[in-house]
Amino acid sequence: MQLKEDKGNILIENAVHFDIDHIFYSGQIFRFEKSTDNIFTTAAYGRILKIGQKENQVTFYNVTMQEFERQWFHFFALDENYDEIIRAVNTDEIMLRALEYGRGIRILKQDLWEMMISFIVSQNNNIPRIKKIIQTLCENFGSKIVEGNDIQFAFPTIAQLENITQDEFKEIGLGYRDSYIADAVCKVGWGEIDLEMIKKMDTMQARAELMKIKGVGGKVADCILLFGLSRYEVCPHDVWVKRIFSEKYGVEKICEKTGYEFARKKWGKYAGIAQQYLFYCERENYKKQAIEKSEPQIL
DNA sequence: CCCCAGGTCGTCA
DNA sequence: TGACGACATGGG
Repeated sequence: MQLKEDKGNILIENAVHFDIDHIFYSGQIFRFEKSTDNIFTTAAYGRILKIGQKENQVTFYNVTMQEFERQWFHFFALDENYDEIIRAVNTDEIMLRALEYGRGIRILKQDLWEMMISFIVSQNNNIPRIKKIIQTLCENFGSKIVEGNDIQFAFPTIAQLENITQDEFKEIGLGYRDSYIADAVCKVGWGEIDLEMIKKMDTMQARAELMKIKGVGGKVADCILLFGLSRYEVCPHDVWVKRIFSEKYGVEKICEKTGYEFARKKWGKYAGIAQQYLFYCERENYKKQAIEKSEPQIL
């Protein structure tokens, strides 16, 4: 990978396995905007990131090499070998199609606390509304970040959320999930659940620990493990993945147990990454079909 | 009015 | 254990 410093920006000249549209729209990150000039803006590490891509050239705007190497290199999982990963999960025709369709998806390495709250919000909810709720959560309770003409809000820290009452949570549109968020804040804030410990635990132990939080079941825990702890072997089975497994792969009696076994057998330590490509492909194509149905061709 | 959304909880057999 | 309805809210 060739990195270049240019007018205060960092360029990757020959990016492979890297597509910012597919990365951002694959349902793993809820906090970002895309401008009309195709530049994505998000905030992490207390900083605002603006990133753009033209073919194989990726630009990280207004970043020094030092910051890039310390933060964004890690955030975009550039320390992972996607050559090997993609080769390993390319097991069959269905998967091949998903890999081609979602070419360049990478699993971001996002903040554990943010993933916990975000995926509690995600349950029985749709992605546009999840994004909206999390945006409001940041604007109301997070720290303001100002860089030049850009304003963003950081995801609220544990300490910032400890001051918020359950009623205040409800007001931002969380629905019945307000008590779940309150429980997470309480357990993590009081040290009943220790995030630094969880980071060191093996995956099943960490999963059990996460599930002590009210509102965190198997699926939400799996998303936290995959997106917040880079446990690539974990394959969250939501409604879409269940559908793919049962309808396309013919897994019988699909449930948490059968889905897990199938994914582990088929993709092993990269089951979570395989899942992300399948999820994206399935959901995008479903959306397209829905549009075709609702807008019949004008003859 | 219906159904659904990156599900989980409590309850009842 | 396993099935099943309830749960807030907003979009289609």
